[in-house]
Amino acid sequence: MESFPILFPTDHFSSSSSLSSSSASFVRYPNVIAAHGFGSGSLADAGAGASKLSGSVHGGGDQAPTDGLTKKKSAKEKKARKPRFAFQTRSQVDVLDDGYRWRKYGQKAVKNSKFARSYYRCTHQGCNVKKQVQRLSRDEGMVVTTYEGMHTHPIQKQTDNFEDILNQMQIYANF
DNA sequence: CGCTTTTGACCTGCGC
DNA sequence: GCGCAGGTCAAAAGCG
Repeated sequence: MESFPILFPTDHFSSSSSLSSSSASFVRYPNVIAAHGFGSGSLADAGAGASKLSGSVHGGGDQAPTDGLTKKKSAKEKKARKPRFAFQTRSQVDVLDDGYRWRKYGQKAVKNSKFARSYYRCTHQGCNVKKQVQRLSRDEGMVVTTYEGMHTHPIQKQTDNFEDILNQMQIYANF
């Protein structure tokens, strides 16, 4: 709760349509086309083709030992609704280097898109920030990055100016 | 040698 | 109650 990597006031929530033609709230950053900030958790829809988004935050890592596997993990994640932020950027690369260290832990094909969504996780110990990157099907040049959680450690890498952008975002997120 | 990526399997939640 | 979609983990391979 000390350092907010990214946060910005929700401009206007648009449904999963006409996202690419929305007016950019951040004129300072031509790269950022649109951004959606939702901290309540109940808000669904990440913006991209997926019109349905399960808001449940289940641990997931609990494999049911049906055949005698002694892998029990009764860790029922408390319903701590983590803040999530999704913003669209125009980039040729899926992964935007924001200065943090990410490790890809999964990849799933999106039904509405012929591209796959990549799931990344912050490798920092104790930092359970997750990030998912999805590419719009209609605009392959558009990348939707959704952040979940907030970093509790400083940036490990100094990027050209992305750090500055993030820093600015923190200022905007001061609420 | 260590870390990251990759792919398949599996679980959970929701809809019908 | 079953099926679908989404999300996560685990093991192995590749690369620096």
